[in-house]
Amino acid sequence: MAETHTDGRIARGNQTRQLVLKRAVEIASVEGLEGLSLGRLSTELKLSKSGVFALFGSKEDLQLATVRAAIKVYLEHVVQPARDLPPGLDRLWQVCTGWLDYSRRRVFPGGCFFYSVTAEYDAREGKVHDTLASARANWFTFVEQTVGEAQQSGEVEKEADAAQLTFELVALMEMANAESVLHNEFTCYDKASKGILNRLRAVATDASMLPAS
Amino acid sequence: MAETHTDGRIARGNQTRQLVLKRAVEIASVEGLEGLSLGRLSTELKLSKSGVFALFGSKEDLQLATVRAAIKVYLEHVVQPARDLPPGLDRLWQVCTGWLDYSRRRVFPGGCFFYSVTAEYDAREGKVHDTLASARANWFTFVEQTVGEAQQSGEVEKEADAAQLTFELVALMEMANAESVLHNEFTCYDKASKGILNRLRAVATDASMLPAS
DNA sequence: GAACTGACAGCACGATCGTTCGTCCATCTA
DNA sequence: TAGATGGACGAACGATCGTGCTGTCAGTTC
Repeated sequence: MAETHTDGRIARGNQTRQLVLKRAVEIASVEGLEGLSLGRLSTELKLSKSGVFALFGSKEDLQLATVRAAIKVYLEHVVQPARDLPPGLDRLWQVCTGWLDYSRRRVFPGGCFFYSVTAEYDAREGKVHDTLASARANWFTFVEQTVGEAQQSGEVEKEADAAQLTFELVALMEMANAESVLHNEFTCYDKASKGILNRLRAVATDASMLPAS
Repeated sequence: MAETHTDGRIARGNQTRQLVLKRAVEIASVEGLEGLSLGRLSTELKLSKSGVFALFGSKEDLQLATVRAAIKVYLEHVVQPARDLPPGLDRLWQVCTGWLDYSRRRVFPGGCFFYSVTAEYDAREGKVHDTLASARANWFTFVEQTVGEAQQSGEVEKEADAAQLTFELVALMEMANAESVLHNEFTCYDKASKGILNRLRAVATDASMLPAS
């Protein structure tokens, strides 16, 4: 199992795999995972269709790999910045603003990758649906955990309903993403953060910890 | 322009058109407007592919007709029940609960048609995107108007920010739809209506007009 | 240096896509 | 009754889809 010397061939394979996934993730955030096609990917990247195919084994595996690649980006841009802060209200606020930034800055050209792609597969069956469903469940768990930490730290009231709060916060974030991408407009992010602030102020033990306005 | 006698041929055409659209709307709510295919539709309905094609003129026109058909259903199931009530807080509450019911009862098998399909086309260009964008704008306008009426009737505080409230209410509704369809679970509708009630109570001049809890 | 392995290319497959065309038939108009 | 009209059909088109199979070439292991 221990890799003494790196295999140049496998390294090269991983490199092109990454290249393909980078483009795949961009396409999927705009056109969906069904919009991915081996032919299109290979043409754009000047690779052979069969080569790209062999890299993943099947179309479904390409889709699953694309989702995993998007998860990595998501963790890096949304989750990690929050983890860099100590547990508490600050971290919770960072989760929300971090997400809004991630959407607003179009880390994926079609807005939040998971908003697009989960809506595409929500009513279907199969591995892709299941992967997306559990990814979303993990995200919810993370947010709810962050709320729980803030309660334990005493910065959020212990009586607050963490699951309910999580539901409402995520609802506001996703709404901002949806409106912004659809209408190519950005004031909705202000609406979202205003709504989020109101919700947080309602449950914070010391509202002055939160930004004014 | 006045149609003295109905043309049996055209009537028959409209009938099959309606038949096709009924199925098209179901498919699209689950698999998206791209998931529609003339071959599939014609096979399932035991019609010829060219016949279905001729009925609409092009794939894009079929998609647009499908959207229009879904709008009709939406108006019937969501907007009209609210219009049956006099303007005011009751009507606003009916808009919210009516929408949640429409989603929960799966009027479209894939949950809210527009949630699925708008997410599919939000980052694209073309007539389909534009039609969906203006349909959504109309829906927002309707909700915001309903809020405005409730303010004029004095049942909602005049100081309340109607646009902001609309944004938050719709966010909660759509979140319930997304979670329910993805996880095949229905407690999220309770979370949504709880959140909506909280928001409405905050701006109602007489909170006792709203249902308890 | 021989044998092997993995990344890729080239080519062909069956299926399905949207679209076009020519035809048949029921219905309306003159 | 003759002619025009419009729905529906069957066959075929070029394009693209996902997926195989075969071969080439570079890097690894003996």
